[in-house]
Amino acid sequence: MTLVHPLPPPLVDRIAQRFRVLGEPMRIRLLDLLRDGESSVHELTSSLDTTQQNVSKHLAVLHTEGIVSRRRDGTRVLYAIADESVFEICEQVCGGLRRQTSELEQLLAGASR
Amino acid sequence: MTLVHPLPPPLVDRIAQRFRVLGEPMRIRLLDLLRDGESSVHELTSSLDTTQQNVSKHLAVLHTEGIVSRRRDGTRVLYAIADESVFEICEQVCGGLRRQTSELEQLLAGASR
DNA sequence: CTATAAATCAACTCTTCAGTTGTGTAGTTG
DNA sequence: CAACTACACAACTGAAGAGTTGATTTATAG
Repeated sequence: MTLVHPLPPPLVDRIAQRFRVLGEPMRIRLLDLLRDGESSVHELTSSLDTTQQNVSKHLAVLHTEGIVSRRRDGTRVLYAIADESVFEICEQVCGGLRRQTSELEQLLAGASR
Repeated sequence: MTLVHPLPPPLVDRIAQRFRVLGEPMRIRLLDLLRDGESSVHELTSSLDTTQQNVSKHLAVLHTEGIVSRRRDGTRVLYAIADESVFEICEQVCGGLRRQTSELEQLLAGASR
């Protein structure tokens, strides 16, 4: 626990902003796809049942937040993970979710005994 | 990296939902205040320049998500952190932000050389 | 019982933002 | 040059949700 306390207001806003950027299923899916390495908008679009414009817009949000990098390659634009820590963060979240689920299961098991 | 890949759609939604809940400055402030131990809606409100109804609503969101616990004490309702992992997650986020900031500083230093 | 305090509920406003559609731009190919 | 591909921009629509206001519930105190 090395976080300052209380959190200074600007930091609160920055933290919330990052969470908000990660709080969209489509963006989580994009990041998950980018775990396999850099990819073009076209490629990502074809994996995601949505329009190219939508993917482009979400990638722009992730890029503005500094989570992904972009680079041109001919007519294509390749995006890649710029901040690997997002995956550790996702794992932390999953850990919390797992813990909740197992607690719920234990309660259900106890209730049906 | 123990996350399954690709992430199953329901998990994607759950992860995004948790991020969305954490993506509000007011809720981050509430969690930050609750680091000092359980507290009542009234107490939290008096620290936060907003209405008691607003605090109550945000706490309800956090409670539904399983991040805080609630318990009655007379006329008051005391809330407390139920999932300590949120702080580790916030720290991970802060780590990423720090890294970005320092990279930016290095770029600026190089540019003014 | 009444009065008071603490918290929640309900309805509303206003903002934000995901998704769509149409258009523009950059780079490549013939 | 024209034609084509890949991507981004801009304007719009609809939904979600943060904050407010007023009423209602729950518990204690007199």
